[in-house]
Amino acid sequence: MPTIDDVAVKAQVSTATVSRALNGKSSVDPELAERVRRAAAELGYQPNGPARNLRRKTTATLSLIVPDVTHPFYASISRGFEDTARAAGYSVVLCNTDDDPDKERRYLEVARQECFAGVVMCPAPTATQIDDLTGPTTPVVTLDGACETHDRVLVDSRAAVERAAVHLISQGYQRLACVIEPACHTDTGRLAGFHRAHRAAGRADDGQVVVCRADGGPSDPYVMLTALLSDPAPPDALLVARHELAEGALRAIAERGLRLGADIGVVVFDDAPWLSLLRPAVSVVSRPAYAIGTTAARQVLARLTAKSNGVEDTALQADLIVRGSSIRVP
Amino acid sequence: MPTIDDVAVKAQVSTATVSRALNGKSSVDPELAERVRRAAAELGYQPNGPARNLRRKTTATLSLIVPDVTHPFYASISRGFEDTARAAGYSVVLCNTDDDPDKERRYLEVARQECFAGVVMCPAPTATQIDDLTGPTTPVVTLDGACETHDRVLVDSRAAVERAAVHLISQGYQRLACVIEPACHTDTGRLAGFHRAHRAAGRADDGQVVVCRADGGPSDPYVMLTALLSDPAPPDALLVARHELAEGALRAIAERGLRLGADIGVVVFDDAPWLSLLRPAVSVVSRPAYAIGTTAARQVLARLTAKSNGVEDTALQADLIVRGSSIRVP
DNA sequence: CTGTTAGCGCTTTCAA
DNA sequence: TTGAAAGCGCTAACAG
Repeated sequence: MPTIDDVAVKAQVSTATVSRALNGKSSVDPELAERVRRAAAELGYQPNGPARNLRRKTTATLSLIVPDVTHPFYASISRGFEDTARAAGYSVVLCNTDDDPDKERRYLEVARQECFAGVVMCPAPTATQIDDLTGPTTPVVTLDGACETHDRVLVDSRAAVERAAVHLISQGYQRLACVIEPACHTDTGRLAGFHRAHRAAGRADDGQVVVCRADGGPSDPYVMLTALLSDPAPPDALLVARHELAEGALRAIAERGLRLGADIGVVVFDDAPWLSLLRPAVSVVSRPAYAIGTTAARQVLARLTAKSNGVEDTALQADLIVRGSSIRVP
Repeated sequence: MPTIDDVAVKAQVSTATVSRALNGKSSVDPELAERVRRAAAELGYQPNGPARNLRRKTTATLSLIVPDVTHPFYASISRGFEDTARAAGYSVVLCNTDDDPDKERRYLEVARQECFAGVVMCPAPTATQIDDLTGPTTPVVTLDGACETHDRVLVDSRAAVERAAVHLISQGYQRLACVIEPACHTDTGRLAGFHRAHRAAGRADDGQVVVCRADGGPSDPYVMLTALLSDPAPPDALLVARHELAEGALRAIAERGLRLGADIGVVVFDDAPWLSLLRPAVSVVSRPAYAIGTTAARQVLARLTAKSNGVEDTALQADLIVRGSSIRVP
């Protein structure tokens, strides 16, 4: 492995000049620069990352902390994030928390120890003292989080839920149920949209609220939905406002032999290719996952150069995509 | 940020002792060790990663290079990989290549510059000179690759395809088609299993082979499958031996109004929760994606400690899961 | 078992 | 514009 010294000797300049020429920071005599580049190429010189990182006190690495990359929503976010981070010359370290505050803490600790340039995270429901773990220097942006102290990228899912509920009501469905996880603060926002739609329609604000937990525990979504649908007066429309619950809900509906649209109106979070393979196809609230990733990446990167003051939020819109499952055919 | 020197001063020992006590490498007097730990805790000392990495000439980072993490198959692999890497104290850098040899090259270059401890990759179809980019010291394990020069983790999908074809034949389907991407070497193995099943059944070895490209280009799977199904003598069973093609194939079938199982027998790669939501549910060849990830991680990690000689392969089995789509009901 | 010391390879003042 | 030189913080010989 040739070092910068080898290059310096070969190009007959000082190491400082090599560094400058190769990084293009300060101006270097074109002729010298060329000599340096040639020497580097001939030696097959590659800068040593750790040495550079030590000296610069930072790295070209970003940490992306999500609950679980096997969820398509987070997979798309990571993809968007990696694409734009990489385009800017940054590597991304992937971290799956399973919403476990301990794992989250450890990931943040690693980010600090390794001097990562920034971190983007979906905070676990339990609040963590982020700054204690990263230092106030490291930019942190949160995704869909309750965090008041850091930049956020968020989706206006409240508005999207409202539109979905309005749509369901306009289709003539009578008893809507909203399936969420109330411990999660974003879900309370969605619930607000749900209620607002009822009020706007002049309906009693009594839309049923189904509380599910997504951990497969005692209140497994499939089990709870099955129970709900067995009710003497079951809902005739479901707004599944949580992507983790969509599949279990559809499974419960399928196993009871209910026909989407005709027997029960359904809208779920989020879109996926297979949802349009079901017959009828499933209506969705689609959040722009990839764009969330790219936006978050741009936001941390921006903090790296321009230290603006105050917290900055970016809100993205979700789309309501109406397909057969929420069209009421007699 | 306190450094190791601060700790040394506070604990009234040398920096070497601090390093030893905190890393547990060499034995240290228990009393001193305790003093060091306390001093470190009181100061909130965190070791500086880049400095350590520079000194050790390696990092606790692994690179995972896959085509696209938004494919559930690769998402599960990454998850398994991250889980076991993290448990061993390693971070993982995620890299999406889109099977682009250039991106692959760049990722390998970063791995070398940053002194990553190892890399696990799904090599792009085009062969890359891996060692030139990583140095012969860095362990590399390939996934599902043609690579003869490095450790491999692979799935015996040939056997699985054979079983699937046998199953389809035993159900009485007459004209099987195997949908693959022939430029990919693993697919030729699968094709061999397909042909073997025909021979074993005493059938003419003339199973149709459908050639698809997964890039959405002129031979988009959906388009090709639609064409195939419009044939005057179309196949009555499809073995979609490539996960990227499964959704397009099912879409083509659905849009032609064919009934799974009854009109056309179908088995696809790989399993996903939604495949059992379709009616009838879809039969699959299921590869153990998560286990592939964990196995690959263990393999690189093993290379890090014990430099065995020669290339080592680990083969995992795929399961045939029969559901309604390959049951021939009249 | 402990301390002293020499760097790892790079960037960046500081002078020239 | 260039070079000399001082470290970044840590680990690993090497001596004691």
